[in-house]
Amino acid sequence: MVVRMDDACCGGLHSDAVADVRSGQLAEPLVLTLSEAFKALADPTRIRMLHCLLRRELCVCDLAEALGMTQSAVSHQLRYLRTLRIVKNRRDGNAIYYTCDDAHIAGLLQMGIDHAMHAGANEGG
Amino acid sequence: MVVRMDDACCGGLHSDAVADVRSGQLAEPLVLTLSEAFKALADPTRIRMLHCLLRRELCVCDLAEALGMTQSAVSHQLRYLRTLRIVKNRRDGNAIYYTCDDAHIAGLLQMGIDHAMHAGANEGG
DNA sequence: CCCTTACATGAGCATATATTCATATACTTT
DNA sequence: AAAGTATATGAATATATGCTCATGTAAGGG
Repeated sequence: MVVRMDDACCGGLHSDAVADVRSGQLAEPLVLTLSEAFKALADPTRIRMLHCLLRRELCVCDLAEALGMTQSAVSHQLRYLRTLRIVKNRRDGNAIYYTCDDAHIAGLLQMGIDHAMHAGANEGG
Repeated sequence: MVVRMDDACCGGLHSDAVADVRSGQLAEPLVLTLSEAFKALADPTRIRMLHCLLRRELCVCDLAEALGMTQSAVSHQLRYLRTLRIVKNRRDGNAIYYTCDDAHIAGLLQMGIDHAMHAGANEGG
């Protein structure tokens, strides 16, 4: 394999460091999958929605009311989460109930919450 | 406190569900902190950068070369991560070395990687 | 002091994102 | 079938984001 060091800065001094880091790189598809997952959690609205839907099943309008959002906004975000298979829905009459039983997302969110709660305390500066 | 149910849909049938979910809501500042943290991981470039900087210390140009990016793009993202105190830097001559020793970010990223590796296997649907 | 190297940063641009508004669809009731 | 309720969705809009290009700043060498 060819490792280009044409435009190497540092006079190419650290080519070993670059090679080392390069060998440990994450595969591109993995990186994309990862960023996609984190992106789902990278918005206040979606965090609130998921936190609710992890707690219990809710129909769209109840979710909208609980969050003080319009039905349309909630529905658009639900479509987003549905596309990523993060939430599921079931129909009952003309209401549609959503849930989130995605263990991965739940784990990441919970870990984030735990971290955020502790943060600020050990911000040594 | 007043719980509005003016524009309650479902004829206000699920007001208990709404109240329940409302009582368990995350505090706004926490939600914002959370989304900020996840946002840092919600971009392929930053994931790659952080993965490198968790592995070892790198100067800007080496990071740029390892990732096949311009120095400017890397520098902009480093500023972003620096502002969030996710990465640290130290100067040595006219090179500036960056590292990421943020345990929270490292934890989230690792958890995401683990999950992403297993995913696809149990995609029953 | 001038030049080079390494990094930072502001402006501009193209794209992505989150919401709103209007409207379409699916189901229920009469 | 017609009307009502709950949800979905397309278009439009405002803002955010990530990159490039040009330039500014800090440290080192002659």
